[in-house]
Amino acid sequence: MSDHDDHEVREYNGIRLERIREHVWEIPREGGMNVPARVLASEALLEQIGDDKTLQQLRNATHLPGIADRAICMPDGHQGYGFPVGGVGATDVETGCISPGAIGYDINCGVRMMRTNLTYDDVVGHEEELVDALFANVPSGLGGGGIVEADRGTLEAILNRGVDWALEHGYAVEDDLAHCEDEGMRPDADPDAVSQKAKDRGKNQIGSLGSGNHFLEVQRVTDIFRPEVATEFGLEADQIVVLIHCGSRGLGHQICTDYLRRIEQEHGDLLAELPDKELAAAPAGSELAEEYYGAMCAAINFAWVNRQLIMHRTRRVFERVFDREWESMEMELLYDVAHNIGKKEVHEVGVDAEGRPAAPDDAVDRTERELYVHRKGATRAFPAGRPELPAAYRDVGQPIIIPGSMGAGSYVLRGGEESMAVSFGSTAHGAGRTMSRTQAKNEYWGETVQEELRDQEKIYVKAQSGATVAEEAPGVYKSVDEVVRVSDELGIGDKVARTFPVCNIKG
DNA sequence: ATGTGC
Repeated sequence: MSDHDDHEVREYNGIRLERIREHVWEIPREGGMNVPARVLASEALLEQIGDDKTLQQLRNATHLPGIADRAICMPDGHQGYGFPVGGVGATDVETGCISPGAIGYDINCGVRMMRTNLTYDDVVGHEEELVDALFANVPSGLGGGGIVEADRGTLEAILNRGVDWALEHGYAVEDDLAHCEDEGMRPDADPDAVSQKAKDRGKNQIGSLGSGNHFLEVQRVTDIFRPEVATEFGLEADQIVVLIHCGSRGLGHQICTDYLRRIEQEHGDLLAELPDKELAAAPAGSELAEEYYGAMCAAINFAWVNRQLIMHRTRRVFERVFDREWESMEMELLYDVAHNIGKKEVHEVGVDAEGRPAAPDDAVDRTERELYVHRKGATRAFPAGRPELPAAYRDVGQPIIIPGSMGAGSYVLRGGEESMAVSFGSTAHGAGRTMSRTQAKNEYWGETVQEELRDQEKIYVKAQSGATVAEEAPGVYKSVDEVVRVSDELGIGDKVARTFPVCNIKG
């Protein structure tokens, strides 16, 4: 491709980046940085990333104790609370730390895709009926309750066992568990570490989309890029699929709030050393780090049950609208991926003479270490062969689902061979916003957006609030095509298929 | 993202 020497350095808000190779930009280590940072982006995407506080937050993340190799920003990165959305940072579980802000308020926000054997022709003419039925049956918006109301014991079981609870109670089939990241259950969950306030907020939100960028979308497959992988994933052109994007609602949000406050109270010493209070972290090995990890894992399980119940309800809605059993429509889960998560994983990293993570310049060896991998607005992208992958995908690489805006459609990718070396086995998670919600509401009017999508694109959108439609207008997002192109060209997540929206319901 | 707020 084009290599221009005079384009090798960029500077945004006083932060200098050096171009390492195509789509890889490095902030060299200096001052209090423990490691360098890298941005994975095309020139066009880097321009947008340089706009706000993203690079500052990425550089701040390199100050986290025990951070390994480098902090990384994905092509869809933008500023978040303390740490970029689209950021990945891996810290040593013995000598490092865990940072709630580097995981996100919406713990296990994520996406699942369900296949069907319907084609677009089967749905044309039924869009309004379908979108109305979905909207009437899948709870969305800020209030409104969920699909099940949990008593104390039920919530405890959900937090402990995730989708395994849903299986026991008829909301899932065995096959659903086999097609979910971690089989829909994080074993390290500790419900006792979840405050009563968090539990109270979550108990009537199980099976609800929430608001903001969360949605349920019926889509059609428009493009297949790797036919042999698409076949393994059960995808083909013209097929109807369903995408569900939501997280852990008030429960995860409250856990993040609770632990940020406790870190401030109990670990002010570490906090004082960090460049931003929002990056607050609990030292590895502390009681608080263990409690937060246990609570966070419980929220992970909660979010998986949330998406499972919504999928279960969606199957029922399709049964009524198309007057067939869901099994005969082959409404099977393709995969469920988390994109706001912290997880203990083993990776090969640079280490010093004592075997502790060290910057590439100081490392005397590379060895396997157990790390807290913080993925905030980033998706796990493990390639073929990783033992964490379910049997169905172990030989082909994990499916990765990257939702675009409600006017753009989404992508299915496959975990790329380079992801372990480049990004701790991670890739992007979406298109990334280009403007604030407030700005979006000034630029767009919800009803107009809906009419244009229907009349020009045959996309049927139904929402609780017109303001939400304006905030999520297609024009407020970066190009998902460009984000995915970078992932594909870096070899961290390979393009498999593209979809286009048919019906969309949201808060 | 979020019963959108110290």
